[in-house]
Amino acid sequence: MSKRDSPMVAHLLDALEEKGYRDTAPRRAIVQAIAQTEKHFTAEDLRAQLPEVGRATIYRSLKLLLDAGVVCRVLLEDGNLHYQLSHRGHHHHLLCVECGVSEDLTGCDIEDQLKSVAAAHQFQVSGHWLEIYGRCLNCALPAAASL
Amino acid sequence: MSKRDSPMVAHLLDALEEKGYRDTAPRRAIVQAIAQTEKHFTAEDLRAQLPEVGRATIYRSLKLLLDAGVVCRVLLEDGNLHYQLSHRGHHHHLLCVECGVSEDLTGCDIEDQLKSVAAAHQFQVSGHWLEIYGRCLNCALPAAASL
DNA sequence: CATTTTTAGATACTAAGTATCTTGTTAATG
DNA sequence: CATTAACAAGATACTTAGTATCTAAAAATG
Repeated sequence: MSKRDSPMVAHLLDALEEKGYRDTAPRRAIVQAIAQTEKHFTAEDLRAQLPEVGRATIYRSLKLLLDAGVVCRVLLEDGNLHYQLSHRGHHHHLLCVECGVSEDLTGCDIEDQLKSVAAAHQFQVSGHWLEIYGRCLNCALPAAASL
Repeated sequence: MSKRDSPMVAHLLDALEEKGYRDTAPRRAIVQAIAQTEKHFTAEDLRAQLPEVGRATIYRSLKLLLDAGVVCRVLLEDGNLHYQLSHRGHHHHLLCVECGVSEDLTGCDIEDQLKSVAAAHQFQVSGHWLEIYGRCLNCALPAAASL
């Protein structure tokens, strides 16, 4: 409870502040909960962890954090959208279907390729969404070993 | 009403039959409505068009059509999932944010590239989801002309 | 310290989808 | 062709994710 704010918590609160949003107790609680998970989560997951915070507040805060760019949405293989800490700007995810951990993909040449493919179709690209599903090293190894 | 079944309608019903599902009046109505749209749609869009068909039947039939592979889901830029006629197996969409029409992308080398990118991260790819947003030729032209 | 702005929480509502149950239809089979 | 078993439809209730609205409580500010 009285644990000192982690750098991540401070970073998230700073991002809110930069957008003109106040640092309040419920937001701090939400941000602390988020900072503790590396995996993706849903608004309801947060709610279960923070029964003292109102439902609307959780949804509102998630929207603020999305808006501030410090949280992003991940599309799961089944079509469900979850939330996740966002470390960088635009990026893609290598999402492990086993453990839920995701690795960011940046600086790859996918963007360029999209542009050329789309150009061939005379299509003017304004954005895209890419998720890659599979198994991370940790989850792939035990599966291979047990064969 | 008494319009003869289009080839598309026949194709969709065939796909259901192949999976062992019957050709019934409600399913025929749903399939006819779907065959008439090239754009993506929601279950509620169908419901508005087919007030005589029960809600559950619409959702159930959509699931059957997805299962049969003749309808697919498209992720909109805002995170909403819509449905759409699926012409081929696995493919991606160039989705026009203006008119909603989508063009299929097949036979491109994105898959290969994903594999090599993932391999570099020691990630074992099992699937992916890619949507590309922008303007189709028809919608891009007027915008450019009015500059 | 009064006033304005922001935020919180409660609550109701919408949208998308699932689950369950009863009834109706269809198809298979004796 | 009548019976029965399988399948499908529709109603309804419930779940999940999210939005909208309203009132009250906090903060910031003059």
